[in-house]
Amino acid sequence: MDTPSPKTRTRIQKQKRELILEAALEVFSQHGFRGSTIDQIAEAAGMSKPNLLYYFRNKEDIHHTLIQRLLDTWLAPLRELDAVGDPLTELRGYIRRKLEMARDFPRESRLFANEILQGAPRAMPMLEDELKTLVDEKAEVILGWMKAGRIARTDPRHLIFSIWATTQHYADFDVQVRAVLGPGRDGEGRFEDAARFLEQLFMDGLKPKG
Amino acid sequence: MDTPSPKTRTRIQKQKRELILEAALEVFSQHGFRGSTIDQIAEAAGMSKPNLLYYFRNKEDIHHTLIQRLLDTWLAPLRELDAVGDPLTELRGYIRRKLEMARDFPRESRLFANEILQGAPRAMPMLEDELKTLVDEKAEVILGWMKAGRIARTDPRHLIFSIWATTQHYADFDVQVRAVLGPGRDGEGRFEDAARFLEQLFMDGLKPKG
DNA sequence: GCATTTTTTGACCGAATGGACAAACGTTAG
DNA sequence: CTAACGTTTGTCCATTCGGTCAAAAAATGC
Repeated sequence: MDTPSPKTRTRIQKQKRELILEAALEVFSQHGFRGSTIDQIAEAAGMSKPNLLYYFRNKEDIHHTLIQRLLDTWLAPLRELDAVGDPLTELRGYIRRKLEMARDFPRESRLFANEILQGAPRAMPMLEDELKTLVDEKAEVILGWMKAGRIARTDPRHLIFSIWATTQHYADFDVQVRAVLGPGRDGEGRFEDAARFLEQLFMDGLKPKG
Repeated sequence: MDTPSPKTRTRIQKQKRELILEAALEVFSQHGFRGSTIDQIAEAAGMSKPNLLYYFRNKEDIHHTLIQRLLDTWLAPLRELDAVGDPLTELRGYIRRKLEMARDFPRESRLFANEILQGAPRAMPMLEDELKTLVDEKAEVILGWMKAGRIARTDPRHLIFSIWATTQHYADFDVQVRAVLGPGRDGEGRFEDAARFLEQLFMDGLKPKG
């Protein structure tokens, strides 16, 4: 039989697909698309390669499904940015949520980073649709705050970039961060240091207090 | 004959090795280590695979040579950070130099990003030696400025991370940046926007002016 | 219990890939 | 011219990898 279409999927099929996606996330995020093999994913999922290929048409299908699923999770923190709330509180909250995601979902972060680094061969349409739309919308919100004089006037889109960059850095460049900071103060301690630093950076910058 | 050792290398050998490294930078930065083939590199260098393997022992040898060479270039902007200069001017200068590197050497940036993302399997020793040493030294300089009350008190190492993250983002996540910003205002214009934004962020943060 | 459908597996295939090698080619010094 | 050395290439090989297939095994419906 062919790979079951979404409509006809039984509970067992859904479970197995989840199992495979979880294994694939582990493998893809560590080795990238080209560096990962179906065998590796199958082994991580505790099944044979042909069995895995019974649930997904091919390697690309797995990757595509993963990326598509994760985009929603990934953009959730930005979606929560509320035009009605207090601007500085909203932005602080956004930064913290993004940093929490880098801490709690580093594999997802690396999966995306890998995909973008390679020129987003498989994710480009999503970037141009969902991502761009959301950023446009939220940039407008931020611009409104700026025009109202409630936060400093600057480029809203570059502000969003800088929040992405600084927070995801702790997931994507984890080994470098660890190499530089050394063994002490890992995990939760590092997270709190980063959170404190980023809050200060985005709120007040580096100029000394008058 | 064996691959010539560094001592016995003729000018022609040096030239060919440079040619290969340039081609390898192009290929590795686009597809990562595992995603690149010796044939691709050989073709980009305008020679046959066996000929390329006459100048480098194997694929790993090329990659390792590349990374080792590039680390110096990559760290140069931080090396220039001068303890004697004016703190805010020095940091502004560092940010601008890093941003210029992201603009002028995006392939180098992506090569490193790829390596770190995969857990730095080939670069780890360099991170723990040269990189850590330099960061430790410069963190001490920055800490001195903070203690003297010349810039705001915060974590110097996380400050360095945030400068790396925000500047390299424009090289590593270029396609995403482009997808979000759309076609208008590319190249030099984008660079100036980013430079202006980052200067403001790092100097003053987001709080509105009194 | 039996027939039908779904799931799993072992064996297999073709293409791609990293690398080896010996033979051919080019260059240069005597 | 020729011997020696450096360079280049065609050919070949073993392995890996993505993917197929038919048949076995397990589950499901009657």
